[in-house]
Amino acid sequence: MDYKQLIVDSIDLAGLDGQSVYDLIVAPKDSAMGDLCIPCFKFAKEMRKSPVAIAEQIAAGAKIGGMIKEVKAVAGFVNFKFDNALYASQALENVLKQGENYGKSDEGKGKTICIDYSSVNIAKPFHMGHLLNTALGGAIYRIYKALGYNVVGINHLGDWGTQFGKLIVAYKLWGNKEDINKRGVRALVDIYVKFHKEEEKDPSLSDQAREWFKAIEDGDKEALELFEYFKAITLKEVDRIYKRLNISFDSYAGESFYNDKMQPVLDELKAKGLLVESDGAKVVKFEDDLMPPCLLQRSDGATLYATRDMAAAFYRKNTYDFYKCLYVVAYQQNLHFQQIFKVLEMIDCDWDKDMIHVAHCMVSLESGSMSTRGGNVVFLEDVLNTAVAKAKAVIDEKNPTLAGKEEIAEQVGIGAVLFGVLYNSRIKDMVFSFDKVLNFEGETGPYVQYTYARCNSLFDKCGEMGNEIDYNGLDNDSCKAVISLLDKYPEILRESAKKYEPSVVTRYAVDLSQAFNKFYFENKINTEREPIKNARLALTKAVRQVLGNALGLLGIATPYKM
RNA sequence: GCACUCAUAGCUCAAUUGGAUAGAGCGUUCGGCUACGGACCGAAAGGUUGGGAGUUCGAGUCUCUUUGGGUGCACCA
Repeated sequence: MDYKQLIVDSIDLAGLDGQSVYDLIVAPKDSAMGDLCIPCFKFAKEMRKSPVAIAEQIAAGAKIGGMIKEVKAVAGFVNFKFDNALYASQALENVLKQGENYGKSDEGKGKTICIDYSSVNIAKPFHMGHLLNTALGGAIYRIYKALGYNVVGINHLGDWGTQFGKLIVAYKLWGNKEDINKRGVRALVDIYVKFHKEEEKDPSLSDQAREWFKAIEDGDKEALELFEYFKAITLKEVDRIYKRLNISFDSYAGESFYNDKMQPVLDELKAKGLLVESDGAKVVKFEDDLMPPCLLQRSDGATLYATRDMAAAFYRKNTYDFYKCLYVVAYQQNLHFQQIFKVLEMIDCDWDKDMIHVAHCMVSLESGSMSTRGGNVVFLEDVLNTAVAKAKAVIDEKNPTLAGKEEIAEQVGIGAVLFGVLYNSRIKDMVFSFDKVLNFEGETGPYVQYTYARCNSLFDKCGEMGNEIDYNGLDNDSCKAVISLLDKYPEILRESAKKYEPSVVTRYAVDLSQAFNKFYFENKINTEREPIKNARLALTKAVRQVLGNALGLLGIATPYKM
């Protein structure tokens, strides 16, 4: 239902353009003022009148009736109040009719979005920083899918580079296969950290590492076997985590995948005269030295990170013909992506504007920034397990007879962690602490899950809702707050997608939960008056539906009870 | 040094993209289950939106400036 259009149709435009009025209509800051309003300030010049006078004129000429129950001019705003019962009936029936499709649309039909996210590094720990990245990417993936886009999730594996030479040297010196099979990446990290310590004392280790990496490049059998072994160990562990986080990918084409796809890019840059020599290396320079040059080939002929990303960009364009290509990567890489995108612009491809770096913050520890080399990391699995254990303890305390405790603890614990990293806007730096992750009260995942379970519990008590519904049973402020939030959900999804900000959905889930819990305390739902009870159950059902839809987009489970 | 970015209540963060009295949670103090789940709800206290100037009907939001933090700046990824 397009209520903005309804308002435009109900007023005397007095020469104003209908569309521009339409675009201005928003919900007032304070819902007590009304359901929608027109701020009249922008018309002041055109109409040569004060906003206050314009608002009064519009309000005086507005037709009242049907949905529009009251129109009032206040300080340059025209506030419209809806008929609560009618609004409730329309909004709730809309949610219930569409069910799990409520909020979805087909606006992305025929368009493909590539999302590069998670992009794990082989033989490195999966820590809180990766979790943020992975959760963001996964949520954006689902949000775009809900809007009808064809989405391609790409895990651009960090499976190439000199660090694998280092790892082989470390493995041959101190590696213990039994230990690695048992402890996985942790064991690899241990010897990797040790390598960097020993390297300071014995610089010849660096040369050995370079040689071993060269051996990988040259296809040496032993080197490749070890490299594949490290990769298998890492992927096995990471897959286990992805399963728990409800994450999947359509492509695992990582850095090594582009080994044979870089030369054509270099050739094209050369042909266009963009690739120039500088100190023996090949670079692309930017006009007016806007940025440092983009280094694409080392003086020894080897390719670099940027070369791979250029090759990947072309490959993705050719393979998927994307509408947009998103890179969910921390803001550390700002310069890198600015350079890549600028080079694409200089090369005259007409899709450089479709490349978007969805930059997010860094996650640090109270003991400083995370570093694999320095050994200052918290493994994500430890965080997840701790959160699940806490959830289990809370259930044992509050709901000891609950069936299926283990599974529910998993859902609640992981939900808390995911919700926590998706709650703030992605650009704000985060300091990880167990205290924050283990908080299950207030603006948290468990709070929203609890609200969801509370809805279920109401149906257990009241039975299913009947057919006779009196929407006048929803005619008070707390009901209205819930209904206007429910009505807003599709717009929330669009906003979240447009901003590449899952936190818009996360915060909405909290807002809706708060509004519902207030409603719950102020209205008796299980009343003897059936039509009133049915109206309140309809609202409960709609809230449960929308909370479930929203949490689903975030990758968070909705246990029936908890 | 240059570029990017952040700064809002004691703490963690919002603010419909320039709109009405800047809002939540945590923490603190007080109150609430014979009404359906207290992982909840209500109330109170808490603000010169880092400082200064400007743009205009109107600025937390835009511009300039200044301070403080983070990140990046050529053969790592």
